[in-house]
Order: sequence, then C-alpha cells, then structure tokens
Amino acid sequence: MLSKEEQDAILALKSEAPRFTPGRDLVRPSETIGHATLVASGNVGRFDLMRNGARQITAIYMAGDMCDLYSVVAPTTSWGLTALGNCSVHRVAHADLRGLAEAYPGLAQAFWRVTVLDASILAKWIGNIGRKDARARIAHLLCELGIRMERAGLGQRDSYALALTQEHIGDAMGLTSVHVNRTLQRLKAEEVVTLHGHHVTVGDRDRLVAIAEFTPTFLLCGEE
Amino acid sequence: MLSKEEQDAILALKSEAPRFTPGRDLVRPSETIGHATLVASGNVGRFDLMRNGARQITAIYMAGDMCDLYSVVAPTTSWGLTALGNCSVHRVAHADLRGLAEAYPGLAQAFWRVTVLDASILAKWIGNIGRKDARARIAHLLCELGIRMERAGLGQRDSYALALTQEHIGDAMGLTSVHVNRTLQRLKAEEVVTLHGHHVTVGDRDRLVAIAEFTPTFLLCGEE
DNA sequence: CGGGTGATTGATACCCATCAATAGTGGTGG
DNA sequence: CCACCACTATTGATGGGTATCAATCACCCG
Repeated sequence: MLSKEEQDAILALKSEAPRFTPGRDLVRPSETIGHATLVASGNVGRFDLMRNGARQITAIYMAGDMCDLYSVVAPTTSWGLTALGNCSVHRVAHADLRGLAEAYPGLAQAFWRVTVLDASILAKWIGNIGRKDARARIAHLLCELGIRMERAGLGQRDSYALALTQEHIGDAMGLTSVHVNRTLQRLKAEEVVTLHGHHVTVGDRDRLVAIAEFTPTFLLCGEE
Repeated sequence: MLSKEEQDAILALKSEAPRFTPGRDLVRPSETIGHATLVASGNVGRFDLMRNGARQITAIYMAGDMCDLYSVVAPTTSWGLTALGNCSVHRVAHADLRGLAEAYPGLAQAFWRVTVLDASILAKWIGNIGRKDARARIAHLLCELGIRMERAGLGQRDSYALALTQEHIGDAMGLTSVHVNRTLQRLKAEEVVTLHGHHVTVGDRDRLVAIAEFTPTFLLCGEE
C-alpha cells in the first residue's frame, strides 16, 4: 500500500481508469505489458494458472494497492490479474513510473517497500498453505485482510466488505469451494467469524487470531 | 541473484564472513537485525515457524544470492534463516547497503529487481503447494534450482550439487519427509531424476519439465 | 569403529478432493 | 414488479493423497 501522497503523485499522471465486471481478467498470463495497475475500488486478484485450468490466487488487492509493480522491472508476466467482483483501476505507464522513481528517490524507495510487503505476504501464505489445515488458513486470511482493510481506511478489522466468493477463497488457500463452505460453517458455528453477503464480521477476534496463529509482523506494521 | 560486479561492490565493503554447520540458524524469527546476508557457499533457507514447531521453508538460496534484502526495508523479521548443510555467508550492514543504493542508482534498481525475483519465486511456490501433487511439486523445485544453479555458474541444470535433505524438501514443499522419500523413489524408478549424495541428476529433462509444468518465465529470464 | 543423522519401509488414519445434485440469491429485462 | 437466469452456496457420499507412527537400515564423519 502506498501513502495518500504517493498515490496522488501517481494519479497526477495521465492514466486510464477502466471498470471490470466479476471474473474479467485485467492481465492474462504470459502477456507483455507497458503499464502497472493501481486499484481504485473493489478487489483484484493475482493468479497462477495450471495446465488443467485450475487457478491459484497468489495475492488479493484492495483500493490503494498497486497490483503489479513487478511488471515495471519484469514486463513479461508469468501471472494474471482478475477482477474479484466489480472493480475499477487506474493504469499507469511503466515509463511514467520510472520517471517518478528517478525524480523522487522517496518514491523509488516506496516502490521497493511495497514490493517487500508483497513478498512478505507471499511468504506467509506459503506457510499457511503448506503447514496449516483449512480452518487455520481461512482464519489467517480473514485476519490479514481485516488489518489491511483497516489500514487502508476501508473498514474495520472486525467488520469489512470483501468481494470474494467461497470459490475465490478456495483458489487463494489451495482448497475447493466445497471445503471452504464447510469450514466457514464451522467457524460460524463456533461464533468466531461470519462471512455473509460480501461482508466479514468477526465475532471473537482473540479466538480467530489464535486459530490462525496470526502475528501481524509480516505486514511491516509497528505493532497493531 | 546479483551480477558479479554488483556482488563485488558489496564485498568491497567491510563485512564479516562467518561459517555455519547444518541446522544452525543465521537469523531467528522476530529478531531485529542490522545487516543483510550474502551467501558465499552452500545453501541457506528462509523459513516460517509454526507454533507446534513445524517449519515451512519459504525460499532456498545459493552462492551469490542475497537472503534478506527485505530486512533493509523492514529490519524486524517475521522469518528466520537456517543453514541447509554447511555454508558460509557475508554479512553487510544495512547502512552500507543504503549508502550504496543512494550512490549508485543502478544498484538500487538491482536491489529492487532481486526483490521482485524473490517475490516471483514465492508466488510460483504458492501455486505449486496449493494446486499440485507431491510429484509435480518436487519436480518443479528441482527444475527451478537447476536453472538457478546454472545461471549462477554453480553447475548445470541437469546435474548440480544440492545440500538439502529430504526433510528440507518436505519443509519447502509442504510435505513430510516420508512422502518426499516415496515420491523421489518414484521419480527415480521413472528414470526422470535422481537425488543421491547431495547431487541432483536429471535423467529425462523433458519429462521432468512436463511433470512439473515448468515455465521459466517466473525467473525473469529471457527464455532459456 | 562407533554414533548419530538421514533414508527407507510398512500399517493405519484422516483431511480434503471429487462428483453430483439441490437450494438460495442477486441482478436483469420484460 | 415479478419472472427468469446465471452464479453462488449448500449438502451428501465416496475415494485418494498424505500424514502419522514406529521401526529398521544405510551412511557419513570424527
């Protein structure tokens, strides 16, 4: 996530601002692109595509996030971007971003910091998917998104809007939508967290954090 | 991976060069560190630690790799570094690296590029662990490491040294060492790849790549 | 030539995938 | 405003890929 000032500096550049409907791909794998994407509203997912058509979502972005700062350095993608629900984005040319980075060293550093945050979240996801069961994975995801939403000024950690379907959550956590459904029912029965109507409501934050083994350090926060 | 010149620029700085024996931790989770680590020889792994003691390796580094460039931006870690076999490293102060980055914009960009490569590998691992079976995961890992070893001038993609134990491979791919063992036996019986005496020998590269669904784009290479 | 780590093997259990079908829900157009 | 339609959520039955537990074997290093 970039600061308000940093986002404004980017938006001062001329940029398109297209809208997308659910399931539409903003970038397809193996494309070579000349622009980066700043989310204006809604959720965007980065994904990896398997030969059999299965998708693995590797990152979830919200308003204020740059989805593909990577592409400034590596314009040929190995991944795609897809609209998780309705969303709108700003597209900014790589050349313009490079210009900004050269003119303002602070922004260059901010780009690096954003990339580090992205990588830090990716590493944490590997731990989740590789070593935790479905309940802990989903709990961790909902914790993480809550903190990020709150920090972005888009809601509260215990109550926030989320465009993802259960299928999306499965694609993100390496599960099937069927199993996500059963696991969410369990978390709801335990009165820990509820997901209904594209809205997350945390009933018992302490237990959610405990189930997830959630430690926010990886989000590069002070403490929170 | 940094270029030879970039590594030399870093090594021109005064730095320690300690050695580590297998299983020793170079950095423990939740530490605040003042230096970054450049691998001199052997393999180093970054890992995430679960409450029950289980480890998930999130990255594998080889000679010439910077393990924790992250820490320049975020000095308090959510991860640890461990010696996968005998290894030696150079430790370089964050302050010195920041100085270099300011003095030489090319190096600053190199740091960013390295971080992007790291994140790109992390994202691919998520896809592997989340959506592929044990055979494909291991095949993919051995493909990836082969390319990286070759590019670093440390071996050939079809024949290279690897310090990892089967337990390490399990920790990296979200499997148990028992299942890694059985899967490696199968890959050996199929005459696809053999891992013996800390050495990887690829018998049938085409099949290995096919099993892994390996596409090297994510390593930011031209083609290879 | 020990001694300890890593590799190997077998038996059993379980989490989650898979397949299939039904119910619910929100958005759209007539 | 309601009927319709596609997508999403839900439920049940079954199977499979891995985990788990527990030995035993092989190997490397001092």
